[in-house]
Amino acid sequence: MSHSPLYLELRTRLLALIRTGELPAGSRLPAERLLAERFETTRVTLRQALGQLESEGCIYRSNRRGWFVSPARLVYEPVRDYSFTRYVTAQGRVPRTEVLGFEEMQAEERVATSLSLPVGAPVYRLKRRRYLDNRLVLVETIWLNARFLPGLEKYRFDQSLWQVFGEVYDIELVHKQITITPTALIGEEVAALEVTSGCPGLHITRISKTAAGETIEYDEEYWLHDVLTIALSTSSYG
Amino acid sequence: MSHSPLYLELRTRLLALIRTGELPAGSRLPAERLLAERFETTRVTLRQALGQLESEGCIYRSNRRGWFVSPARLVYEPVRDYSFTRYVTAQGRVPRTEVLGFEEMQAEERVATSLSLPVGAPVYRLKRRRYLDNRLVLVETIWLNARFLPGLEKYRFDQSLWQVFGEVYDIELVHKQITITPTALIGEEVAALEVTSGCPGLHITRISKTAAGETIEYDEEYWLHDVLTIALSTSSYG
DNA sequence: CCAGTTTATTGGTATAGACCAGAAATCTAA
DNA sequence: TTAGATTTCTGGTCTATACCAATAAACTGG
Repeated sequence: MSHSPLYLELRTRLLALIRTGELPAGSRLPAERLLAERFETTRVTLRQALGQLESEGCIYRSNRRGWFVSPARLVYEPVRDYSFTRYVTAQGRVPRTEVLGFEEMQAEERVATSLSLPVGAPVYRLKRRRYLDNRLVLVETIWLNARFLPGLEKYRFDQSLWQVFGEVYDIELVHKQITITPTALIGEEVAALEVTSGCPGLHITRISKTAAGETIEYDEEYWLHDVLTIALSTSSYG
Repeated sequence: MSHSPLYLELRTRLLALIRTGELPAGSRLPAERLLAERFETTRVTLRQALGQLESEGCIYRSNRRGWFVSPARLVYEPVRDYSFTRYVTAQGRVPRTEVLGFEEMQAEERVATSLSLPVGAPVYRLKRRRYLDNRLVLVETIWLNARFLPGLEKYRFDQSLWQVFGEVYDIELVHKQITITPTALIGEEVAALEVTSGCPGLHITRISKTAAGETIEYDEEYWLHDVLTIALSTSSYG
């Protein structure tokens, strides 16, 4: 029986502090140097334990401000949920949306393919960041087929897009193709989410179509990995 | 403009070796000490770069044997796919299943709840490991409502369970409730998957029912995170 | 030729210390 | 009182080194 490595012991002791409520959800952990001293180890080893808990989704870091205890995960049902604001509110949490940019442009290849358009076709691009209980958890880029949404720039984008589709354009999106890939956040997304490079994340893409099969929306989302649990409930008859 | 940290530069250089085909999918990376020397840095910093690529799912490690380039991700469609063997084969990959144990037992609380049974009801428990192109990628525990599957112990478990359900018991599972949670692998799962603790993973649970609403199966799967992309294609009218 | 033992190699864990850069708190002068 | 400068605190990055444990390769005796 080989004994457990020190950093896993530290992980267990830290987790105990969280489970007992000594460090409640959302609270800040003591400084790394303090913890290292208290546990009689070095910062390097302590950080290994912290990284472990981060990977598990128990704690997260806010850029140079410290480590925090992760709150309960949000349940996301991609098949059913279409409004971030709505399903966040329904779970007793507080959503917030920040618009980073909106512009009309020409579809590049990847976007064109996803929207079933020729390269260079007119599309809108909307970039947003979303907060959960004031924590930045998601950055998304949405490309829209401009042909179906004339004058879209007149509307507000800090609320549900799908609501605008329905109320203004009488468009209902009933078909979705979704992919979910666990990965690490790098580059642009790191900057937008204000996290450290390599932070574990989820890459979710969504293509949405009308009942007639017209592709309206292509969405790319990058989530912090500890925020979500994905739930699906399906029936298949074949 | 602040310059990029060294470990991210190393990450980029390593990634270049992979992208150019100098290190093809499945191949082993040079030893850490060699790479550290070649890049004129220390093992500590080099390992930071390797950890980065591991989080992204570009490379993986095999216990004390070295680092390897991750092959392309497997596409898993939980709504449609029911046989690991089948969807792996369909994607031109080679599946393998290893049975770790099968026994009849009494349902503990979590299992009982999931199977809509009283605590202590008779259930079967099946533990399996699954390989993708000879790489161990998944460990699963399946609990089954014994009442619907008398004499199940007589059958082979290294193939599709659902096939047995259909052919022997005339049971077709059409309703599924699935949850997907990105996390890190620890404890039991680490041992079963022969990885290092804290290795990023996916926790997938599935509850399957017949058309009549009888809950037959409760499944808990732990996947290595770099193996999968999850795909969903849904239509909702309402 | 083979099975068992030894050795070398590899990643895994851990220490000790240094400096940097961003964020927050404090201080200071208008 | 407040806007701006300064200091302090925090995590982020990096070096250099050491030893451990599992694996794989080499060796050795039957």
